[in-house]
Amino acid sequence: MTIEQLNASDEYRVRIFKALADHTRLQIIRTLKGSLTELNCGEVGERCEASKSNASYHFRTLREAGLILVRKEAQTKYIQLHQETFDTYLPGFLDSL
Amino acid sequence: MTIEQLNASDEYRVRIFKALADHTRLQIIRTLKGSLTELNCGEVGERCEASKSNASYHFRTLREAGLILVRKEAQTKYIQLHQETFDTYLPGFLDSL
DNA sequence: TAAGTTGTTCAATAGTCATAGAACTATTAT
DNA sequence: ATAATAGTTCTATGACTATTGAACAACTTA
Repeated sequence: MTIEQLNASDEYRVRIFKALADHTRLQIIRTLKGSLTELNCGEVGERCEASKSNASYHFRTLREAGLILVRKEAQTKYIQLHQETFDTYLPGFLDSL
Repeated sequence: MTIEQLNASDEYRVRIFKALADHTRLQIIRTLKGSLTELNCGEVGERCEASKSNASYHFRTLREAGLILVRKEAQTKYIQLHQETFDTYLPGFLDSL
């Protein structure tokens, strides 16, 4: 099933809400939202007090829900919020966070 | 912990998102949103194709997340969306559903 | 090339969630 | 009283989730 097909269905909504239904992932989102500079996985994980593998697990969950975007540069991966998904499925949510 | 204290914290957000992260519960919300007349538990459960005990389980989850309100009349319980919670934590969500 | 950095994947584990059916409570109607 | 109706709670079960540490892969630098 493509992302386009998922978008139209409850399954995608469920995936988004599952991704948001976790304290660590909310912290990750809050960290990304609040940072003035671009952050990599390690920096975000550290600020959220998650172990390396645990942080990676949460990044995958967020990425598969379309909530973050990842840019790779050498061995480092930089993360940012996928604003469009929030705008479409959760208008106003980021502001309330 | 009171609802007032929960409101201020991530824990309440997590509870809300967990409550929304299920297909049956999204259907319940959609059913309540779309109905012109007041519906009771049995009617909602039937329209969402959930067994009696399963529907009751989902109603509890939604109620504990503050997403529905229940009014008892004789042996029947009527359910409605708790609009205020949606307005506060999920502005625009019901419209997008 | 060897060592260091950054991040992912695997395997194991403990905890939570969704589901069904049976038993139960509360209320109404005969 | 008895039976019928509307929901809830209990028990068991299978599936999924979050977490950790170890092993791995990719890239950089000494």
